[in-house]
Amino acid sequence: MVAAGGRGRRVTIADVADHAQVSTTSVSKVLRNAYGVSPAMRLRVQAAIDELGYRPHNAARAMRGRTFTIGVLLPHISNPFFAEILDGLTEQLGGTDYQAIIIQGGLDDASERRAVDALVDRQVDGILMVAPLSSKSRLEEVAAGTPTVVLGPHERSTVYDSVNDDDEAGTELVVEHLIRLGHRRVAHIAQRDLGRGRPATTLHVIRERTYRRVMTEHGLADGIAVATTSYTEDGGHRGAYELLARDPRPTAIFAGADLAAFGALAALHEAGLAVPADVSLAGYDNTRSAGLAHIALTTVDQDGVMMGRTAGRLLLERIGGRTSSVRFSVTPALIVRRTTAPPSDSSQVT
Amino acid sequence: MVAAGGRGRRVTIADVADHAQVSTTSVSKVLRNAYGVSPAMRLRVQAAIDELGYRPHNAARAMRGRTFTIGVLLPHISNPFFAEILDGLTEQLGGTDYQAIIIQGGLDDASERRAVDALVDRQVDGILMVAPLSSKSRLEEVAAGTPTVVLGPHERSTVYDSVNDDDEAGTELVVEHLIRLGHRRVAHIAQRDLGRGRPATTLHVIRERTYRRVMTEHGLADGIAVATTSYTEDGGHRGAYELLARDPRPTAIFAGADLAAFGALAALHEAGLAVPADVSLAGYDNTRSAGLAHIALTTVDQDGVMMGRTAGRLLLERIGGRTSSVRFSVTPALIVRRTTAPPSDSSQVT
DNA sequence: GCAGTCGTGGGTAACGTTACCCATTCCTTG
DNA sequence: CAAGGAATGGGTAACGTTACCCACGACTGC
Repeated sequence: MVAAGGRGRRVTIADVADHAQVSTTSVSKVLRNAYGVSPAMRLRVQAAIDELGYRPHNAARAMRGRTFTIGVLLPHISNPFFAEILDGLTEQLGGTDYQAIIIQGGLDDASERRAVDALVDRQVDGILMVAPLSSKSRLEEVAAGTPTVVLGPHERSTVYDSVNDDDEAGTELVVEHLIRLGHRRVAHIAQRDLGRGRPATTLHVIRERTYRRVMTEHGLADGIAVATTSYTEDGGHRGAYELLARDPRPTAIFAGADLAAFGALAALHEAGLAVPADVSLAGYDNTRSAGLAHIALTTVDQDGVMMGRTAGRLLLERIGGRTSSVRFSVTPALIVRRTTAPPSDSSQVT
Repeated sequence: MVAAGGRGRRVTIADVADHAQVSTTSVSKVLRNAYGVSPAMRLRVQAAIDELGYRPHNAARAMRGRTFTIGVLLPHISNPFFAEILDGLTEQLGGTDYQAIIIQGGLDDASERRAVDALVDRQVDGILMVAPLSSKSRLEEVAAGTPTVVLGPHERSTVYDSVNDDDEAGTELVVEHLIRLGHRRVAHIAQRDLGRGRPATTLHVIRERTYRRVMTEHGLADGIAVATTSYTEDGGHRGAYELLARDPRPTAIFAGADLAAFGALAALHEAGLAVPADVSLAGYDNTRSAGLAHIALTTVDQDGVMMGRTAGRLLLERIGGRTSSVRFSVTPALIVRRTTAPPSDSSQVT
């Protein structure tokens, strides 16, 4: 096998055809294993391919059809939960000819739009949009042109598939856990809604709404306190400060994401408050860090690997021709660790 | 502006030419702002482009030359330090027509090779390889075909540019800090060398070597203890357990990366040891989490944003035609927080 | 034994863009 | 005033692959 050096002209399908003494059409057929090629032909062409070290030219393929590329839109790569999703996706794509490429969507609508356009321009065969900010109509516009799976938002659409965690169930689990421990003032750190035209379908909106509902259902409407920042370390930090300044101070905080919980943990520490003795804290996502002994965060597990795997499968199915729309939901589980406990007497100033 | 719907034929340069009553050549010239187009022509074509909502077809461009795509190879997206590098790169690329796409290289040589091949197959205009596992000859092979910047390894090459932290200086800072505090048994958590044919140039090898050198220079060769796992939370966790089992037990641990330090922190906590009272702990990278109050990790800052920005600039220069090779090195700084302190008497069993 | 069918291989026109030319007009300069 | 050059616009042949045809031989079934 000849190494495909950088300088020389690249090996094309025509070179392979010459070398194998067949037509380019036949080589192409072997490549896509299309109908109408004998085993002998297949072997012959395969040998020529190996000998010449031929690699298909992606751009040329793209002009005619497939690129064998899956585009993944991520708001930002720093969220460790996304890494799990990606691991699942990669696992599912292994063994196929498809390759995942990642693009960062950023923090606002406009830059997300640019990122998705970049994916579309590059003719990816499928798009996985993770926790997108875009409006439903925008998502459907994208999905009309490219097979699309949306991970996160709870909207059901007829043109794309959805994968999500049952955020309502997860939020119920964690809020009820805190209430059952005896907390009556359970605060919440939410994320500001940056998307446009998305009334109540993003996961952070659902988490906040469910939090309010559960509190109300338990007769604790008075204990509701929400700091709206963002699902980041910094957001959690600011949110906790905001909540601690309230009077009376909450005895428990439910952060909408682990990352925010970490920031809140830092803020509580700075404020000289012990967790869980003074304030209980819970997150959402069960990221790897949450399980570490020195953090031991109570949180909600939502199996990101499984979500990524499923998203990959659905995408391949759609590329394969499925047009019906699928919705897949993961059932979350509460993971109780050491950041939640019954409220102490001192904090129980009712 | 007409939305470029998914189903209909896409708007091509020919449509624009028709609409503006000019030739496709002229449209192409405007697009690439090439020489030989009058201001009037430019305006006229620009108007047609806007009116039709034309977007260049990337694959078609790729067949003739540029793709305006920068490929970024990341071992794994979960490392928060990579996020900083990417932020720097994105910042540098903003305003240009270039788009960064990310691809995960994974944990071994073979899968990294596959990822880079995928980038090359997709005709990216430039490649940024972050902390690659590949051998130098492999890197040069890639660089021969595509403008390349390598971030991490300290190898100097004539065919690609290098960006790195001065890992020797950084390691000296942190190890000497621990020694100055009075520690004599300073252990180290290193990363297993997975690459092939890379004698002593990956950053983890340099950190370990420098650690050994500094210890020896201070007459503390007997205090050297290295656990070779990986720069991950899990690796740090396992590494710390391994080190704590030694007799005599180290009084300080220098983890080669913050992520590993977090894992070590958990292990120390599980073992019932206080930080820094029983054991001091230091990391490397100054990731965002390291600064949070409840962690307050002593670590080495290496300005990932600046590294990413520089890598982007060098890549653009190379794409622009520079052939000389550049090496850029960031000077690290020690950030002392609350995980390091003089050894306590109880642990000072010499 | 003949029409119809199946299996196999190849010819060729796109796909959308750009780089290399050439043609025309107008302006400069000796 | 003629010759040369600058400025501007356009024609056209690639780039590498695939999808749609068609051609040819061999086999089937009546």
